[in-house]
Amino acid sequence: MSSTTPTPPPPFPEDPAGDGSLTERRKAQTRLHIARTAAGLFVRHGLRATRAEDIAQAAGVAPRTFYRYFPTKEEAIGPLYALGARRWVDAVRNAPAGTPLPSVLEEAARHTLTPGLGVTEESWNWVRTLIRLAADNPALGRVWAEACRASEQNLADALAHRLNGGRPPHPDAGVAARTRLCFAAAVAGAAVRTAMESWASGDGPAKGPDSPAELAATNLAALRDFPWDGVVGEAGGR
Amino acid sequence: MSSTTPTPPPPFPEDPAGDGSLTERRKAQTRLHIARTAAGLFVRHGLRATRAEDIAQAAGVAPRTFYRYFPTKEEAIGPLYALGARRWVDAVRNAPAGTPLPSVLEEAARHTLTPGLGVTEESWNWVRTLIRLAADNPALGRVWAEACRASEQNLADALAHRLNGGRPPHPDAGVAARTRLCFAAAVAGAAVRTAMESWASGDGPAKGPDSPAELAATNLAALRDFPWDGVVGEAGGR
DNA sequence: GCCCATGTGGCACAATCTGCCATCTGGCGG
DNA sequence: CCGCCAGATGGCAGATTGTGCCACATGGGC
Repeated sequence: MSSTTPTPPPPFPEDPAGDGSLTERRKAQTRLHIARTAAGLFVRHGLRATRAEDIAQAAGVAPRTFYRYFPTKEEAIGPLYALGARRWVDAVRNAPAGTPLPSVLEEAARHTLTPGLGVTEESWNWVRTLIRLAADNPALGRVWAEACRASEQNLADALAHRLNGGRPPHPDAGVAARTRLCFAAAVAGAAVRTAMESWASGDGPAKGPDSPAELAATNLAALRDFPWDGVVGEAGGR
Repeated sequence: MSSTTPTPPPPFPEDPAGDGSLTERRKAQTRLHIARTAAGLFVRHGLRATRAEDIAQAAGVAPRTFYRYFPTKEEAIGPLYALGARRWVDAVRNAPAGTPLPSVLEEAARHTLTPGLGVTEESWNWVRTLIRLAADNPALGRVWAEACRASEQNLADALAHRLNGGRPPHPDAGVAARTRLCFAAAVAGAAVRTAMESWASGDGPAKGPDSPAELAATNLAALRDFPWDGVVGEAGGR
């Protein structure tokens, strides 16, 4: 558990001290520790030049253990991609009931994407670096895509939770209703995702009119007439 | 070039006889041939039990050649995922100018997703099988996600082409405008993607009210108030 | 304190990729 | 038609990746 390489500050210094037993938390910590280590190595030496064994050694675990946490070395940075998405979805899920959904989505996005609120301003440099890494490297791009996809699923659950009134999505609510729900989640997720990607591909600051938060808000504003409630209205199938 | 395994009809019998030189077309054919072979093996024996060498042998090429076409064995079915998406985007791009965008998107979706129009009805069984494969297997899921992502990019180009009047997207049109364009493409892409995924996850037929075409149309209908033109209206940046 | 469930390390080995060079083929100018 | 070249393919060696298996350590419950 020794970070022997202080040169680049580990991305996402926040420790989302997980829930669950002591052992569970240790595992989550190790997982995140490996992820940060891998990210640092990928950024400094490139993906190609970084072997799985290097990551394991730098993180202070055995190669065999590394492969117990991640199926491939590329996957190692997955948890970092998932962190931000998780924060946003949690903000959506925990927003006060009764608030109209568009407001919930926008406020959650602002809360999650504004530097200083939970994520250090400096960390945003790391966020940009990591997203660019995904944009430049096909293998890492797939990891990013997968993370976005997973968070869409989480968001779908959260939306169902809100719109349905606390119940997880009906197991058999009809194909049409499920489609509608997934589509709503995909649309909302795309608003934030494209905002992040666009911001990361440029050189603009994390604050100001071209910040991720503003871009996401603009995207969400374009959805002001989206029939979110249709998800529930159609529930029950055709 | 011998299909020695007639048991499962190769998915996507359509040959999108590519453009380009003779050599280019041969390569594209080989690529698709390997992809179909790989899909057949994955379906019959599972991903795990299928080695890259097996795919190469079944496709009639050397293992070394296989790896010249695909970086990993999972990627081998990527072209099949890309085929359908390409058809849809092409339909959008080639729709008659002047037609309102929502109509273009819906008609393109219906044209692409309705069995019998270009894709054999039986082929839809393969489509479902392949998408389920992606849903069940993380590694293949990433390939699917990547394919969707790539087609979003193509769709963004097509949209820019339509909305902008034949010009590829401005290289420096401002972050906000680029975000808006990518977001529009992501939203439209999500409509079709979630329709496909929902249909594939169920047991319903490829025709009827729960068909991919109808589901996609319903999704697109939910976007009837989406400000597609904002993409152009905002062009020029902040 | 004992014990079991579980995380971890180490080893061996199958499988995945990649660099390099030889060979073959299709397209082109002479 | 012939020779030539660019590029595709095949074969081989070897680094790297990924996994099964077993032994050890830890830590939570009795």
